[in-house]
Amino acid sequence: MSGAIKNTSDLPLDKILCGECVDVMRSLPTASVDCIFADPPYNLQLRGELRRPDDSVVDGVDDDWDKFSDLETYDRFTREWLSEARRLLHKDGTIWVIGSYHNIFRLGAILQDLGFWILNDIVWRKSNPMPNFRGRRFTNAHETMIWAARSQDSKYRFNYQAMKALNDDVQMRSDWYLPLCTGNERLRNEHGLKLHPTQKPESLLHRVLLASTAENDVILDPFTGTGTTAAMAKRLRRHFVGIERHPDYAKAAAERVEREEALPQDAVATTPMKREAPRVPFGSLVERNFITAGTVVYDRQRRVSATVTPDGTLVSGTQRGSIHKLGALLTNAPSCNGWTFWHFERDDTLVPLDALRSESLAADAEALTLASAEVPIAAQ
Amino acid sequence: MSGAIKNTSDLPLDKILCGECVDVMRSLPTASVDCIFADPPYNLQLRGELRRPDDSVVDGVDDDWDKFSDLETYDRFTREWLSEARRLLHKDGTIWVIGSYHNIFRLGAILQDLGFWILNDIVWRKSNPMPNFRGRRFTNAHETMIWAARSQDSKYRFNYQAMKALNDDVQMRSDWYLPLCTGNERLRNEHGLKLHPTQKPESLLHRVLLASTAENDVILDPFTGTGTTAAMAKRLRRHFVGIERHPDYAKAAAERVEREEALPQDAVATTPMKREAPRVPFGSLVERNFITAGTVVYDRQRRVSATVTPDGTLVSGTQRGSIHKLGALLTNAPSCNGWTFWHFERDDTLVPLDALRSESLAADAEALTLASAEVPIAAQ
DNA sequence: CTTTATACTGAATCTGCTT
DNA sequence: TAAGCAGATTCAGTATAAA
Repeated sequence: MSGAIKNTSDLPLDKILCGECVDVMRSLPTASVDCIFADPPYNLQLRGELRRPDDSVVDGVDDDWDKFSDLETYDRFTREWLSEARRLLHKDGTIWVIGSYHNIFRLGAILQDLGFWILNDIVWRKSNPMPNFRGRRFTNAHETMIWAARSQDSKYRFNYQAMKALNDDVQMRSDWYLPLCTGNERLRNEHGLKLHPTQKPESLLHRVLLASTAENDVILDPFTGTGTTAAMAKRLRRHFVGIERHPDYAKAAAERVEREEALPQDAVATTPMKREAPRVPFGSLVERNFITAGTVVYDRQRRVSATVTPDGTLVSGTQRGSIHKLGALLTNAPSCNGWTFWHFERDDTLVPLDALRSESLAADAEALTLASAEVPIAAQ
Repeated sequence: MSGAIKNTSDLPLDKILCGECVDVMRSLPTASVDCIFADPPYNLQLRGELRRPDDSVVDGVDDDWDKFSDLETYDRFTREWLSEARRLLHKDGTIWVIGSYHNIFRLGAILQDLGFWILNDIVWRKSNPMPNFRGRRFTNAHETMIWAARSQDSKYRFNYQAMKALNDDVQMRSDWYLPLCTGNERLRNEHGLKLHPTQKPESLLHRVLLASTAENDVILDPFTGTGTTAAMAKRLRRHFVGIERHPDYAKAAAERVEREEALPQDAVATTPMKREAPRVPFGSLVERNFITAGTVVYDRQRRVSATVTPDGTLVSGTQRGSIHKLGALLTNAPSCNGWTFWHFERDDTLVPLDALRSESLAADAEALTLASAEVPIAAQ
């Protein structure tokens, strides 16, 4: 990510490291990763059997004190790995954690306690959840992800345009409807049984990575499991660091990543963010004669007008300023995007200045293409 | 509720009590209510004013009651009222709390700490949420409710059949799709402005009470506001105890309850809900790998072509857009149905994208069938 | 009366670079 | 570090006005 100080050089990139999550994290350099996706143990309390984060079974003592102590154990474990996670994230990095009602409230509260800044909670609505077969509750048809920046002032990445494009050109909402991981996507053992109980669907990670990372970014997954995060990172031409304590899972994940193919570079490009497009000063359009000095420009309703001057400012009566400033001034607004506010006449219709900007960028791209087509000859 | 010892005789039934929530709760008898619905302050921590792209100002929640100096203060407040809530619930009672990502993790963790037993987290998906105006996050399109029993061994009430009937005879899921409270339902002051910034929709409380209470049950609402809980309790022939700190709100809520009519006793509310028709964004087919990024697509006559990108847009030369937009662009048409316009190669023939849409819907239906068929095995 | 255009609104932690 | 300023940014709905 631009500007931020990163420490990737010492990272073991694109590997699944086998070991205890916190131990391995302690061995990695500070401020070295762009994004973290974590699918920690859920502390599920099913069939009377209580499991600690280390998978050991808690004695079935059914009193309040024991439940309390178990929550404490889970909290301590959570605070440990989340503290390390925060150290590994660089200042503009973000983290995703996923959980169910069993553990997500512990995760969220501790994230906040540690200084993470929650950006969204995302609901993964399952298209094919397991029904509630005792009929004693609502069908538990979703899981929750928390997306948080390292701190309140992080300049985090959010690929807004890509998410909007992914959702038929309306803003992507906080509720995502995706199927469970089933069929061929599900890793199975030699008996055809699922290898891992909670393998996440590739579609989920695809969207997570597309939303919050850039090409070549480094994503850490402290609970790699079957390696969905790593595989999607490779597919989308990102880098990953995976940690998995169970050797069988670590092996399966590594083999899966091996099988995964990276998409061709030109296929991972998504709709660019406008902010990242090259900045075009309006004055340069006048210089390059995309619009002539003296042209009269109007707002869409032709309520106000102004004249273009050779240095790219607009003049209206005694008032003068940039396209943005004069627009704000004439409408008594605190601010104004002059590119979309001002229009000029072309073929009897009003065209926004923004069209000229697009045309100039297209012309530049065209020129670039022509130039690079010539490169092989020139370079040889 | 059957069997449980209740103490309703000393309760001030069907009244809105004006006073501080915890103070009033302390004056009520132990184990006296069947159900609690609580909509506490969210502690939103809004900073500056927010403007829409048209420069209008968003009327946010800037009331003093939503301001807490820090998380610790909010936690202390939460622990206080939840402790009283637990005392007031009889042993088989349940509680609902609603919140957003700002406070729901604090609420959930403290509920668990106090010994409540979480039954479900319910996602209220808003059909018409406020968009994200700066394009810096996902549209915050939901709020979360936690439904919890007083303790793990509570014999709580869940009206399974009523919920199933309400949902076209399939189990009610944990994600509910309901509109905001607007129009005539919204209480307004003499200037026509909203009386309360966070009035909840009646449909939400209707479902909550129908799911978890019986006729003549007593429901406590410690943060009554405009009295949606009380009004729905009266409509559904339940009893309520409301607590509200602000005299204006307490008065408005009491008047609202007065206007509300109880349904006739034999009117069993099982209004069938329409199920949502699944909309398939093209991007989701890329995510789910029904079609791969990098695939080249053509019109039927192969006159134009484009490449699929990971966010579901198509790229052709320097032009990029949704399947619909790019189809229109390349054919100079005002609009275009990209689903039928674009084709990809499969077995040497051109297949329209629409086929993939059908296939994804069929796959979802298939997975649904398999999932429910597998349940007995998974349950073992 | 019908249709179309315009205005308004909702629990929101809502910018980022340069000087 | 604070100020200045370029410029990016909205969906579903209801209510009212205009045609």
